Order: sequence, then structure tokens, then C-alpha cells
Amino acid sequence: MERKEGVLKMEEVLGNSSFSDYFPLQSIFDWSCEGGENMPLGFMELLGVQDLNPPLFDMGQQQAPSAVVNQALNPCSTKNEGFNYQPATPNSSSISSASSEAVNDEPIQVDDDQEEDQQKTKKQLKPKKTNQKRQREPRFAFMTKSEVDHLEDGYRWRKYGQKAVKNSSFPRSYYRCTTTSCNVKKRVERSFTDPSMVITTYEGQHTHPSPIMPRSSLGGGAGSAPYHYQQHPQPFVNTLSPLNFGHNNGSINAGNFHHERRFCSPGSSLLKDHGLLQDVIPSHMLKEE
DNA sequence: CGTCTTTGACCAGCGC
DNA sequence: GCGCTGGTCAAAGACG
Repeated sequence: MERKEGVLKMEEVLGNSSFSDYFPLQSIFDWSCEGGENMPLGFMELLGVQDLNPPLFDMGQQQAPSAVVNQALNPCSTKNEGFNYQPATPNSSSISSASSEAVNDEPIQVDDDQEEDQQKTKKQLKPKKTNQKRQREPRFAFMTKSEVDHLEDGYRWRKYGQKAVKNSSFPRSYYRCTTTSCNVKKRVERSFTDPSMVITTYEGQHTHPSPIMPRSSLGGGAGSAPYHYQQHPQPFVNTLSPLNFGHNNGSINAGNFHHERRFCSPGSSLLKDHGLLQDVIPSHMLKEE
């Protein structure tokens, strides 16, 4: 259970082991720096904001002294992208990481799989241990300082479960995108070490534009029109629709990332800030140093 | 009446 | 093999 040494323990952040795989910080950054080249479009593509701030991937070099550390993980050599996102608010911190358990080599068949999945889930969910373990969609998570658990991100979610998690006094909520044929899911929980931090983990890719995304944002607007979901007065409520990645209109969410994003050095205060979500890191990556 | 939340139960994966 | 834990289902209730 303990793989660490310089490895961030998400348990300390989440109070559970959902992010069962930890990630050597060094590795993360190695990847981050090099990933800029290797990963085509990187995770920003997933987010649909690749055209926003190219310097985004400079985080590996910036070594921002900020107290907030964002990390991007790309566990899956192929299609797992993570992204970082950080509100400009000094007090707020948003740490994100992406990962994937989609260890499968197959591409994510968004349409087919999703439809199938939906039909399956109707009755017998039986994920069927077809070949390997259960396949998961690429996931990535981020921490956001907020008083509200469920942060608006432009999509409609339906809560389908809530569970108490080990080592945490806060329950974890499970949401699913209400849009038909879109099986994006997300988990929301609070860091038990810092109740003010909300940890949101997205899984899957939206196959549709944000249902409540203002047209202005959808159109061009150069994505400069952030979609405000500041329904909550908290300055820490991030408004983002990270799951738009993969979608053709990915850029529609660009505005959501208008916030200052920055990748910072993991070495610094990441740990203090409860680290990031090293959610599911393929073992091979760990091996690869 | 339709949609969403709540909540207990079930199932699968994983560690011991 | 067993127990723990995470993830999901689905019925019931709440709400607009």
C-alpha cells in the first residue's frame, strides 16, 4: 500500500485511496516538460483549450513559486491527458492532474461504447471482466477551494451515488452527465485534511457541448467569454468544463480556462497544499522512471 | 408529472 | 479464500 518516497500521497488529501496510484513528482515533471513535445495537443486538447495559452506547458520550466502546484499527468502514453488549472485567486488553489485507468490500448470509442454502456447499465451493469480489469475512461482531477461541493462546470449532472470514503469524514458523491449518450462521470469529495478543498475527478469525455453554455462562448469569441457559473459567491468556485476535451467544439470551453493557469513545480508547496491527484498512474509509467 | 436526490444494497477489484 | 473498499444500481422520496 505504500509506495511513496517523494510520492505524493493522495490519501492525505482525499482521505481515501481512490487515487490509488501515486506518482513520483519527479516523474510528473519530467513528463510535463517533455510532454510538451511528445504529446500532440496534449491534454489541452482534451480540454479543448489548446489554442488558449500555449505557454501553459511551460510549467515545467517555470517552477512557479506559487503555493499552488498544478500537475499534468499523462499516464497513458497514448491518450491520457491531464491539465492544470489554477485560479488566479491567491487564496484559492486548484490542483489538477489527469490520469487514466484506460489501460486498454483501444482508442476510446466514445460513441459506440457509450451507447452500449448506457444500454448495459440499464439492467445488468456487469462491467464484465472481459479481458482485463475494468476499463476506465481517462480521468483527471483537480482540487478547488470552494465551499460548495458540486461546482458548476457547464454541464448537467445527476447524482447517482454517495459513499463514505475511508479515512475521510466527508462522503464522496458520484455524478453522471445527464446528457443521453454521454457517460461522463465525476466524483466530488472534500479533502479531509482541508475541508475547504473540493476534489473533483472527471472521468470520460463529453460527447456534446455544454448544454448550458452560452452561445457567445460557443461561437468564436475566441473563447474569451468565460462561462460564469459563479452562482456561488465564493471566489474559489472555479468555472470550468474540463470535460469538453475530445469534443469537436472543445474550444467552447476555452473561456472557462480563462483563469490563470499555471503549472508549477511540484517540489514546492504541493505537498503542503495537499498535493495533487495522482489518480491512477499506469504502472509502466512508474517503472519508466 | 417529470426530474433529481437520497440511500441501502449489490458487485467487483484488491490486499492480506 | 476472505474481508475491505470503491463504484454503481435502483427504489423511494422530495421538489418544482
